[in-house]
Amino acid sequence: MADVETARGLRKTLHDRGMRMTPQRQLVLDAVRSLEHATPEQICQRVQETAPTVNITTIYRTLDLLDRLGLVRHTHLGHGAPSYSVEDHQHVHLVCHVCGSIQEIPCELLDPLVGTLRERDGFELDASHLALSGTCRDCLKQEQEIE
Amino acid sequence: MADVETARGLRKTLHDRGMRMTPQRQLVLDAVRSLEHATPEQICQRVQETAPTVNITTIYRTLDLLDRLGLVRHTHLGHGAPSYSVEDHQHVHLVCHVCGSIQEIPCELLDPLVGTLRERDGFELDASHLALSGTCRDCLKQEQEIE
DNA sequence: CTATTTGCAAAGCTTTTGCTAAGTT
DNA sequence: AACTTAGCAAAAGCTTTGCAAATAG
Repeated sequence: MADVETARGLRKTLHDRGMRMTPQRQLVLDAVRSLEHATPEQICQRVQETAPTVNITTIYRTLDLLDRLGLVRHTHLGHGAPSYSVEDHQHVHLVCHVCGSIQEIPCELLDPLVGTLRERDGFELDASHLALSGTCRDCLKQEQEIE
Repeated sequence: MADVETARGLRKTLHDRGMRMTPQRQLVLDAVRSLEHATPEQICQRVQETAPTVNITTIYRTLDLLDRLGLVRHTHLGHGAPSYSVEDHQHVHLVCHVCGSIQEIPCELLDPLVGTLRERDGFELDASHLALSGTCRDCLKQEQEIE
């Protein structure tokens, strides 16, 4: 895995691919790092606090780039805009498909699964940004009452 | 869990909530059942083969309803429109966040996790429509080559 | 000088909302 | 009559595209 954690590492990684490190890219990355689970819209607002002329198009392009480099991840929590966060923000989301509520659990709970997929499929599961869908405790209870 | 598998069961479930079974709802459900992993757009096209005047608004409203009843599930495979399928279409998707490729694995692999979440959080994980994000074998190999 | 990146405006696609008409109980 | 549902049109929300100007190597 290319070193991409440090500013210098990122610069080199980009350079190896014929790309450049720019102020905009640094600002977007900083914003994602500090916000945790932010939509492109929210990230744009944060970046514009420092550099008001940065366009949301650049936010989208940069998020896509950083995602492909593995520096950030996006998750679809329910419908609507996806939510971006940095790679090391460690937890898993339980999304209730009935009420839309979201709770977080430690991602260590997925360690067994990560191992299984690595051996079976050569697939490196990113357990740090998962949205798992199901029914939450409250909605299960309500279903029983209607029945 | 309310019986919702049969046409009669669905009718009753709806009735208990002050709702009705309609031809449109039946058609949408049939379409989702036969298509497997279809977008609202595709479902609409299928429904319109039988009933050309059904509006896509109705598709959206019905999918949302069926989702809340637990009859269908939606998954976000990458960006763009979500993909709907019936509850019993059993497999899990591994989505590569680098190249976007998708592979399927049997959902039994998640049984241990389902048990853990049920005990720990009272959360009933729906393991039949999951999209797990990570890096696929090919993209892992390519990363190593660039390095 | 060449290639990459940005900002801007416009277009594109998906989804939701407001409202009226139609259908059920 | 009261209430749910459907269709339609318009609006809203999110994302991408095309292109010229700016910037970096």
